[in-house]
Parts: sequence; structure tokens; C-alpha cells
Amino acid sequence: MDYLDMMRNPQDTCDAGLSLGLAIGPAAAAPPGLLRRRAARPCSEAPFPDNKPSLTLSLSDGSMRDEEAAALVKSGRSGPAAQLPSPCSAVSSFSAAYAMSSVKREKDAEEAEAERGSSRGSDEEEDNSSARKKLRLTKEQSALLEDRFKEHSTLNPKQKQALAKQLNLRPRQVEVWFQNRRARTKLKQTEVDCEFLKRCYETLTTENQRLQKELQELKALKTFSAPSAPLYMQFPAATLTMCPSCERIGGSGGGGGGGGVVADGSKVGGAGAAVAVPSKMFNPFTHSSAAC
DNA sequence: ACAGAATGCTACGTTACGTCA
DNA sequence: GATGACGTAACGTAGCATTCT
Repeated sequence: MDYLDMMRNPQDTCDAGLSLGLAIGPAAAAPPGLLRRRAARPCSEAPFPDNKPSLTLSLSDGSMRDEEAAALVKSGRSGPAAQLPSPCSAVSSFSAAYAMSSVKREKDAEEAEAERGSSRGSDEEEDNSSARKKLRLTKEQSALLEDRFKEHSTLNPKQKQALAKQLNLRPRQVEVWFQNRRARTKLKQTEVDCEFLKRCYETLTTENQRLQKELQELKALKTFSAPSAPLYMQFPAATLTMCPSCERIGGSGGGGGGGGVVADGSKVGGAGAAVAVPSKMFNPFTHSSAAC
């Protein structure tokens, strides 16, 4: 399965074993970008300094560009067709009130101008039309960019300059490529996380059904018990657990504390039960019992 | 020392081009 | 040849951190 297949069939991605490395960690609990945008970091830092995602994606293998590479070979394209966005058009599409951005554009334009004068002199079209042209990276360029991305998902200015020179691209193009590459990685991560959560939901649903069934059985058992006996004595011993922290007794069924989802809305233990379950969700990954 | 501006980097969303079925 | 889907380069924007004044 290559990168394109994974993009088209995220389910296949999971089925192929990408979820094997999943763990309940920062990435799974809160997929980056879903809750809040990550704070900016100095470019020298690692991409995921502390809360490194708990699974890795093999997006950066060389096979991922095979289709594109094949297309390039087929089309006979051999080198980067330099298409420099017209500085005029860039500015005209945007309010000049944005001084910060326009300064950056000027810098880009200067970069572009410098490139034009040197390595990109072979461009056949230097039209000043406002339409932006799209460059297709060559197989070699893509491969090298992928290699660099595998090493670091971000570049410092020196690395960017060097890589741009090596690839015969503008630094801005390298920068954009890394931006888009990070975005693709993140998208893929989100898809995997989503799939993982879906499976968690299915597991919990199954567990809930099982517990409801168990509850029904216990209720049926209760009708044959002595009415004066304490409630916890009416449970089979094997179903009773004690929370080590709060030392409260609860049924292993999870619904015993009132927090479990019960079909008829009633709570096991009733008002007098010494079990308090604040959470409405039973988490089989963090609780071996639902006593508390 | 502190405040505010400038700068540089990022993520995110969007646009538009190139390719393919 | 026309067309729609898809991948992705390029762009616009805003937030944050650092540096400068």
C-alpha cells in the first residue's frame, strides 16, 4: 500500500496495522489541531518536543511518491519549471494595510528575483499574468525533501537555504513544501486517531450491552434474596470489588454505582448504596473495575 | 526593567493548477 | 475532447515567541 492508497482508504491504513502502535497518549486523547492550534516554536526544536505522538506513520518511505514519479516520467518532465508568482499579483490580491505580510512578500519577491537571475534563468515563460502557476517537483526533488522531512519535520533558515540551493528551488518553495507535508502528516494522524476512537466507541458499546445484560440477571437474582439483607450481600461475591483509594464497594458490573448506563434508567444500589460514580463513562482502558 | 513594535515561524483553511480515469 | 475527482503547490491569515527599540 502506498501513500496514495492510504489517503484514499484510511480504513485500509488501520487494517494494515498502523494502529498497532497506538496508545492512550496525547495524540490519541487530543489530536493536535482539533482542540487548539499548537503554539509556535523556535524552528530549532523538534517537531513534537514533549508530547510526541504515540504512534508513528510511515508516510515518508520512498514508495509514497511512486505514482507521482511515474507520472512525471511518463510526462517526460525533467526539471522544475520555474513559475514565479508575480509580486504585483500577490500584492494586488491583498490589502496593502497588512504591512507585515507585504514586507514578507517583498522579501519573497526579492528572493524570486535573485533566483530568476541565477538558477532559474531557463524559464521560458515570464509572463506577468496574475494566474499562479504550479510547479511539479521532480522525483529527485521529492525524494530529497522526503529524506529531510524524515530527519526533521521543520527546517531552520540555514537548512532551508541549503536545501533550496541543493534542489534548485526558492527557499519559499521549500518552506511551503514542508508546511504542506506537515499538514498531510497531521491529517493522516487525525484519520488514524478518528479510527481509533471509533473502535473505542464500538468496544464501549459492546461492553455496555454486556453490562446491561448482567444487570438484568442480577435484578432477577435480587427478587429471590432476603429483603432485609444489605444490598452488597445480595451480589455474588465474585462480582464485588473494593476501590483501593476510597474503599467503597461496588459491583464489577459498573452499573452498580449509578454511573453506568442502565436501560430502564434505574440505578443499582438505590439511594442507600455507598457507591458514588462521578463518571458516566466506563473506561475499560483505565479501570479494571467500575467501582469508582 | 518594562512595553510595544517588528520580525519570524507555525498551523490552518483555501485556492488553483496538473494529472488521470 | 470534455469533465469531474484527486493530489498538492501556493497563498492568505492569525497566533505565538523572540528580538528590537
